[in-house]
Amino acid sequence: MKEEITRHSVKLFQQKGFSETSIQDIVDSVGVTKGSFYYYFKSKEQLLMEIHSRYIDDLLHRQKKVIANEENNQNKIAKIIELIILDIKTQGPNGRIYLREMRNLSKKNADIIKAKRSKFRHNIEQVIVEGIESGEFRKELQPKLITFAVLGVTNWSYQWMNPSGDVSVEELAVIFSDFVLHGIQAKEG
Amino acid sequence: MKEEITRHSVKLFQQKGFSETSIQDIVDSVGVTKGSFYYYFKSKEQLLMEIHSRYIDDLLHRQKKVIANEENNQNKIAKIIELIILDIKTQGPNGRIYLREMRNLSKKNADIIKAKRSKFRHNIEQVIVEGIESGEFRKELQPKLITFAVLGVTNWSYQWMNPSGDVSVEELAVIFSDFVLHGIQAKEG
Amino acid sequence: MKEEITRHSVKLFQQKGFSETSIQDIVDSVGVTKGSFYYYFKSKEQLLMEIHSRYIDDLLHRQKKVIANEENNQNKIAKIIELIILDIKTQGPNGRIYLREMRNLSKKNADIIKAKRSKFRHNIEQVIVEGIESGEFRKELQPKLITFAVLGVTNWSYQWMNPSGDVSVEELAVIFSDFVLHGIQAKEG
Amino acid sequence: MKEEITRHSVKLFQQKGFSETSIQDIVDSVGVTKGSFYYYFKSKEQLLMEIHSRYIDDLLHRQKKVIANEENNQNKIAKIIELIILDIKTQGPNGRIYLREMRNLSKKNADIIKAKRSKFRHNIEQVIVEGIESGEFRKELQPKLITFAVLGVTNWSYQWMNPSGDVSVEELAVIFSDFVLHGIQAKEG
DNA sequence: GATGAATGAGAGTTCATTCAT
DNA sequence: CATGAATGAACTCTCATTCAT
Repeated sequence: MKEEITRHSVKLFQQKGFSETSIQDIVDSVGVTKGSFYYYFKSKEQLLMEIHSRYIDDLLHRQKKVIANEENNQNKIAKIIELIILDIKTQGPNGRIYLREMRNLSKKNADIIKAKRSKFRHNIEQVIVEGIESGEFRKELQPKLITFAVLGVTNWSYQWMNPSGDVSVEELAVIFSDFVLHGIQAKEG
Repeated sequence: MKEEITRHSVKLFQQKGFSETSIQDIVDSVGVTKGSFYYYFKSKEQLLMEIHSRYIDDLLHRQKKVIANEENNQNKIAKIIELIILDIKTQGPNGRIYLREMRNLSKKNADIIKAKRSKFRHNIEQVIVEGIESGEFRKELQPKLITFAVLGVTNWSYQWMNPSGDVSVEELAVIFSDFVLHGIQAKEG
Repeated sequence: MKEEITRHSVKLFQQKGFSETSIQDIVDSVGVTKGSFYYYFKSKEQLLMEIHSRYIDDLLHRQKKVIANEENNQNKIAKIIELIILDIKTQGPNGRIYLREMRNLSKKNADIIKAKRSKFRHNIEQVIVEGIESGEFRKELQPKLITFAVLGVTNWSYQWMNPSGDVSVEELAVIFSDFVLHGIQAKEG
Repeated sequence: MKEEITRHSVKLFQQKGFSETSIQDIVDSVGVTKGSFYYYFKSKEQLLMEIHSRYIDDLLHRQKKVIANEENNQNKIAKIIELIILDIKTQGPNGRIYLREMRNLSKKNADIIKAKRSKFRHNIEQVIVEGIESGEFRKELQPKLITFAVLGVTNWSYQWMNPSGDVSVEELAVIFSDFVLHGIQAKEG
């Protein structure tokens, strides 16, 4: 039931926004009563926090695996981009909430999520640092800013990308990896 | 007075979000009463619509000038990126509202804004198309998707960029132009 | 278990008030679940009724003994005052609920308790009547009103008296008996 | 209107209790809507606080005058008792709320009211101290405890006294003054 | 005996909006 | 132009109570 409520909430938050979705909307959608909602969740914010936590925890976990498994830094970057882009199809609504609705977390909860987001960002930054050291990427790059550029490319996709449109997530991942790698690779030969 | 109300609203919407900001918050901030607000604005949504309209109209106007004045497509791209990034300093709050708060427009108004946003996007796409034709940019690029990538890089900056931090908007514009152009330029020689 | 629930309830009702204490508060305090509560009590009101009933039944029982055992009416008054005041130490919370939370009984139950309270009051009144007849107390006293005065002195003590403060309940009982008896005794010879 | 709301609230709080009276009850009684209530009061607690404040401020003010105007301490005591008892007729509901509903004030507000209540009590205590010194009252009395006894007599009257019953407030004031003064006066001659 | 999930009514509060003055 | 009183709908959340297991 908790799962059920969460599922419907994610869908509604994504469509209408967190503040614009009422508890009534949620329970009507699930087909239960308000009392039930508050049996499972202490507050509306707690529900939002759970959505955020799950999402970023899962992302961090998979990012870790990718970084551990890929051999060179170019591939690591490509795989991280792929990770985020392929998720649009399976995790789209979750991702959109994750990217838009942090304002509605309490300071305490927001801090927890922010720390994890930073971790995710620093992991990418680290790959770029190592890619520069290994000669894969251009020496003059500023890893921190490039990381923000990469995240801009991937995260913004959650705003416009339609996985059932004429470009598939798989194709998009390749195209964006290509764009990013051209942007940062050192000249060959 | 209308200007005054708009100014305070922009600041508040950016800090707390549109739904989370009450008319009371706005009029308290300005130092007038609710009656006054409704003398100048038909509704809260109309205020939001005006903020959106102004912002995108101004952006389109300046984009047009840039495209007209720059000679080659590389410079056009660089100048458009600069346009968006430099704005973070002067138009940050407006920009953030523009990027986040479209959900709260009525369908009718949202459609108007969406059309203008598309125009802005198509103008960039057109530059890329022409850059490919002129040989400046790589033949295999998909202009539409590259446009989304570029907008991702610039728009996402409104989320994290602090114009009074250790990287200035001017530096960031150069760094991001460089990144994007490396990503799309045809191999020389 | 029923005893256990009642004990914890009395403590909570006294601290926060009947309406302000939820069934959840009670069962959390006891360490059981709501289902259990409703196994032992038909309703929250029934619990309150039992607390009231026990308290006044016990009081009436002990008042009866005191009146039967004491020889003169002065001693009867003194012993009744002692009875109520000493209880602050052992029955404080029960007493406070008894004095404050009658509003939350249904009419039917309230009537039952009111009848018993009246009985308690009339018993005191009767002692005063007999004391006047015997010449112990002043002729001009109005027994009914004096009874209310005595009850005011004793009952109000439940509001402010701290049995572990610098006056003990034993001392207070003596002081208040003295005050009351001076107030009603006939001038001696 | 604020006055109107307060008046109806006092009546309802007295009848049903603060927690048991809903904002809906209040506005239905006045004939306005909930919005109006919150136009005049920040919260339900603020309304309660205003009722408490007014009541104790008025009481303190009048107590001060009585103490200043009466010549001997016996009269001061008698007049203070009269003050409280006569109020049952005109201020009954206010008084009952004052005596019963302090639990529902926030700690901050409760502290303010408690301080004023203590002032009222200390003023009586002071009269007793001076009466002992002047020889009017018995030497062995403990002023603090006697004060509580006197307040018990008067305050408890708010619970049972019916000003339109067969004893008038004026008569009761005389009877209770007489009872109290007999209780504390030094033996004459 | 005891649990835990579920209910439904109602609580206090907020808020965009209206309108007579 | 501007105010301030008033509305009514909706909001988040609480709670006594029920009942299948």
